[in-house]
Amino acid sequence: MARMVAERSDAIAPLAEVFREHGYEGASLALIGKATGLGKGSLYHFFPNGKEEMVRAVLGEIGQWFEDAVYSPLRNESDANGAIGAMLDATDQYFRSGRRVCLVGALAVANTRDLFAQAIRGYFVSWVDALQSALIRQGRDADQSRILAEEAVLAIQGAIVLSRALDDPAVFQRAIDQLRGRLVIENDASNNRGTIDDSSQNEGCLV
Amino acid sequence: MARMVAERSDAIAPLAEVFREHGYEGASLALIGKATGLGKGSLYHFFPNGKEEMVRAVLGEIGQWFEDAVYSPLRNESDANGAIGAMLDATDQYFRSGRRVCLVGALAVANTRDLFAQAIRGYFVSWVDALQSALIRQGRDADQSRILAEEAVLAIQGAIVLSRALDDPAVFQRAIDQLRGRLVIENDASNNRGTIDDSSQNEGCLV
DNA sequence: ACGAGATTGTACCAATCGGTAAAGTAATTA
DNA sequence: TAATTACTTTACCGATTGGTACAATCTCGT
Repeated sequence: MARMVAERSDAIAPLAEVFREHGYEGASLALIGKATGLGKGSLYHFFPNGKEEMVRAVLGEIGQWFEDAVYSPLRNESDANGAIGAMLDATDQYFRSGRRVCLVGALAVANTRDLFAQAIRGYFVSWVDALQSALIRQGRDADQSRILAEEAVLAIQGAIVLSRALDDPAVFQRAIDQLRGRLVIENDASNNRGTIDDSSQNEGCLV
Repeated sequence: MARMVAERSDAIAPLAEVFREHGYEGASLALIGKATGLGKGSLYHFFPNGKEEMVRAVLGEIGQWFEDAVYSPLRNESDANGAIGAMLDATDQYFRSGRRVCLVGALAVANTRDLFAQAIRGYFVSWVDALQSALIRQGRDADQSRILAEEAVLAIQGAIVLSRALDDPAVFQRAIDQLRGRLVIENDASNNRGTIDDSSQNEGCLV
């Protein structure tokens, strides 16, 4: 029998996947055990508060990844235009062109929203705020930037829903392309793809 | 004790509500019984195939309502501009400015998608097709109309997600306003609100 | 008023749910 | 090496799950 010792952090990525695919209530401890390779004992050793604590851990990890890979560049990068392009690239990769569901969005729509309201709100507020900051640094009006940032974040969520409903990743990619046209300011010398973070060419974030 | 005889059609609206609020798996027979006021016996008398048949009945009713109230005017109304404005009004009312979840979208995101794939696909394909038809009749290019229709339907779904995530109906209403600006062609003599179907001023569709 | 069919309440089922308890095994530290 | 901690296995719990069976009740055409 393969008996190995695991640590908490190894469980986060499989947990994220199983919650994305089955939702909070749909992800039973049996499914969670299968996805993580951990028995109930180990699961409750790492997450004494059960499923709720597992989701909170996953949300924390997701928030951290977006903070580092998306929000922070949008807020701090000197090349705001490039940061926005990089955001769109990262979004397309992270959500696998709509094949991967947004856990935060899914939780917001389900009746579990109230349980994780703070984390859900924080995720989207940070995204809109960071994008608005970059749009303003592009030279746009503050109010217009707010509206545009909200529209963009909302369009990404809608693109996930519609591309899954139609089972067609092209829907998601068209939505990203449209956003690129509306958010990125044309520049003859650039192809409008992210030039900042080429290290994000890896196969995609696990969490 | 109040003992009354019900009929199948009376159960559809409460069923729609309970599935919207709890999802397919989250809506237990206990919750369904409470919402409809029907016992298991009655429920399985009207819907012999259980929850799956209940959801199919609800999806059928929803599809019919949208066909009559939204798609058909978009496709057939001579005043395409007015029909689009009416669509936005109906959308805001139907989804209660984002306070009400879209059951079809929620099913598309959950792992129940495959079970209802055909109905889900039909709902969104009809919507995009009908809206494209109206946009073309406004005098727009066919390809551009396709893209724009897709963007609009997708934005509505995203607006539901984001306004629920932020618990702020104003997000949904701003999204509808933005769509009005992009879809409705300005006309000095009109305020760009739907002028066709003023009978839809009722408190909102039940299903 | 009566019979037929439609509707309902109740008891019941195996399976699964989230979660607990505790004894056992591995890794770490002293 | 001994003791301590970290992790895992297994068995178990009451509650709830979706679904079935069936007898009792109601509605309605005659």
